[in-house]
Amino acid sequence: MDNPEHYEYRIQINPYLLNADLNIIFAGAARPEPLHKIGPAVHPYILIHTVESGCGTFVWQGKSYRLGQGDTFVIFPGVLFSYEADHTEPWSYRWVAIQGPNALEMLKKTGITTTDPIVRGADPEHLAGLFESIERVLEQQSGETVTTLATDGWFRILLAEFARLNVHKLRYSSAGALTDSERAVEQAIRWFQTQYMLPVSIDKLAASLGYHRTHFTKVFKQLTSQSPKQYINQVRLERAKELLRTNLSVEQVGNSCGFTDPLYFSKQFKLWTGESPSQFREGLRRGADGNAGNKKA
DNA sequence: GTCACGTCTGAAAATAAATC
DNA sequence: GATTTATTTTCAGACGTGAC
Repeated sequence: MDNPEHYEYRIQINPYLLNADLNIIFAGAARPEPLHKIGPAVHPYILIHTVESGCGTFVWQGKSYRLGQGDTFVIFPGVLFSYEADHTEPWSYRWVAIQGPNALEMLKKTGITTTDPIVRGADPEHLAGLFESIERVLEQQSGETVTTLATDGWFRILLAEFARLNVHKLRYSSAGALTDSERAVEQAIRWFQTQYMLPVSIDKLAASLGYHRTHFTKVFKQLTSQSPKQYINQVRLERAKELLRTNLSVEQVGNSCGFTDPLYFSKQFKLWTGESPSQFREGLRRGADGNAGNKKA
């Protein structure tokens, strides 16, 4: 597709627009002539540009941004903008337009907002590859499902790259960010949920996360309403209930859940469930037999 | 973050019940 | 009777919690 005042210009339109949370409307690339200007104007969609080479100026909410290779600027719907190619070294850029109820929120998560619509310092070749992948999918027109899934996938990788470049902003700007000690508790919970079969010392775990045992226990209980020991016991016993449905012996189930002593396992199981492991298993069998009997009847 | 103290955990030994 | 599995009791050390 030709476009005046451009050395090169191409655009791929998405023929399968859905009412999805996020829609890719079109994607393309251009190499305008020196001093080529768009705007002042507004768009009804979100338009993301990444500069592949050269430089230019983006004017947004009264502020002027000088942008070069690897920089990205984002135009939000309904907000006045303009941008202009440099007079000696005009830029070339790629773009993708999106819309949908989730689009703004997704951009915000990557650190792109109406007050900060710039991402700097990307590898231009890498980003160009992602834009090109979106273009190629749109060009192939392989049906609604393939096009939607593929463009969505490539676009999310693009967003991940923006988020990586904005990691310094995200680290300090998130209102709901976790404190260091809360993050330590989250790490401990993940450890409990995946390593429950291993012996655990709360003292060592707290030390490995950089906290004293008593302080760590306090924070853990504030967040989970359970002590670390109670929490891991709950994880272990829930896992034990699942394993008791198999043919493993009570001792094997206990070992698989982090109880090195089958006798202690039995005691704990009864404390939490009101039944010994064998009684619990017997209850499961009776239930299964009852169901089988009902099916026969 | 530390201390003191009461509580809980888990290993060991003894015992009981079930199965062959 | 031998073996396997589950339960109970005991106690040292680890843990949880309130006060500081």
